[in-house]
Amino acid sequence: MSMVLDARKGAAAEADPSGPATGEAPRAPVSLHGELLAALRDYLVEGNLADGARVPERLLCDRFGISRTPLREALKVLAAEGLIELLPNRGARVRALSADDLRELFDVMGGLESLAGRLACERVSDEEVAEIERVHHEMYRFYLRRDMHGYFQCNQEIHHMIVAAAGNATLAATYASFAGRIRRVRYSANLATDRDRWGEAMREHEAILDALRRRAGSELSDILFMHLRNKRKAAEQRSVSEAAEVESED
Amino acid sequence: MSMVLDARKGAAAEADPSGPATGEAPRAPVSLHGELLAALRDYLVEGNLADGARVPERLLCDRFGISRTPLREALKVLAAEGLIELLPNRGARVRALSADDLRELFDVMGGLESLAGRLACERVSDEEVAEIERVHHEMYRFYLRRDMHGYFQCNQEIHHMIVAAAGNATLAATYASFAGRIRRVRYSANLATDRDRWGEAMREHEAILDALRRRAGSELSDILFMHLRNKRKAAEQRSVSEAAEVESED
DNA sequence: AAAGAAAAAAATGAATGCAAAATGAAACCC
DNA sequence: GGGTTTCATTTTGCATTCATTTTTTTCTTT
Repeated sequence: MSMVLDARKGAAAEADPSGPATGEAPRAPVSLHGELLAALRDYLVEGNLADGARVPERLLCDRFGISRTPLREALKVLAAEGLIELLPNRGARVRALSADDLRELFDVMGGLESLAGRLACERVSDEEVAEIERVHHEMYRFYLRRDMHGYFQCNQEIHHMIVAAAGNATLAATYASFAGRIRRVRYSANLATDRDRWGEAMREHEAILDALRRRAGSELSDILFMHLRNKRKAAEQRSVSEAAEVESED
Repeated sequence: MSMVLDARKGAAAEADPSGPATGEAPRAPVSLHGELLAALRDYLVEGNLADGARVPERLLCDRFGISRTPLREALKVLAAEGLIELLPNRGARVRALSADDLRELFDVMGGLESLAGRLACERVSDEEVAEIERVHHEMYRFYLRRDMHGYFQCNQEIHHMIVAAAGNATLAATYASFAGRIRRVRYSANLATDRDRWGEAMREHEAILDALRRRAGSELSDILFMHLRNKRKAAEQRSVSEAAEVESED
């Protein structure tokens, strides 16, 4: 991807946005000066700026080789998305998520996954279920091998597949938006330190798959919400023991 | 309405960031030149522009007494919110919601209310339940009197109270955003023409209150989702019989 | 006279410029 | 010497300007 931003003039273009589009854009902005928005979002999500730090307009303009106008447009959008906050006349700051914010975000994510599960049961095909099962078993093998990284990947993929199976683009976009917002806080290794939680999570995933197979929407809805709720609790517990740990694994 | 936006000079001072409370703006971006965003959003939600119509920049600039820069910033945000869409080099258009979009939006709203109900059961106080009951009974009286307007008001209020009782500002903001997006389509009188649906909705509300009283989160979650799903079905059925009816009631 | 091509007009996207506000620093006062 | 005030620098917010692109109008050609 050429990453636009070639801008007429000198265009820095070093923007190395080789970004792995894991599915972030909450709403692929058609093609706005779209690259910029996506690039800036990645830049923030990847944690290049510290929590609460000012967002340096001038610097970013140089970084992306554009003028302030399009940059500020993007900042307004990111503020609406909740990644940054705009102070009256004091510019933009990276939004630091409080413990309460985290709690809220986890619950909303839980609600969205819960909804996704319910909808998925209404329309998921046997083939899709089979595909999810496949990844589930792959994940189980990673679990047996105690391979956190592989497990995490599969885990993410399963949740993503359930959302996709819901067949609701609006939901998918909303989900992606919140996922990006949470991703800034790399709690990630939520169960690395907690073997019990890992086993529990695995059992919950068994239940998820079971409910999906039976197309038990309401039940799956409950399980998914509780699954996220438990994840939240584990993360909370971990956050008290370790103040803040930065993990670069993906 | 004078529409603030007294422009350059004097401006400011109206910021009033004091009250995020009620939570209407999907995400009152602090106080951007906030008025503009809110004003523009209202302008669109109120249907001043036809579906699919171009959003006339110049005209709106005059209308609000500002230059194109802040207007375009607001447009970008509204596009991210899903109210308008930005075409490559052809400007902004009012986003026309297809039947599928409506279906999706209703389901997401259902999911959010469902989540709100679940969370509300975890923390709602007896006083709050009593308050909701009060409005519920008021609504019932409107129902008996066949007063659509009063009923609708109470209905909205109850749903809003449940979302508020969830005690999750992120959820409330998201909910408000989607509510605004749907409001453009004033299906509103979803049950005016359907007496049976009205009675059914009333019964569903009885069940909602019952579940809430018992703090039966999972159950309330199901009921609320189905309540919205039935609302959707009623709206769909109505939309086929009547192509498009504009109602100005609130 | 209709269809297509060329030119004019308007609008979009982005850069630059300018006034007001904020931040930081030096001078001043107690 | 500590605290406050004033002044310079930086930054923010918006208006204006400019280069393209789109859209409309007009003119040519068969």
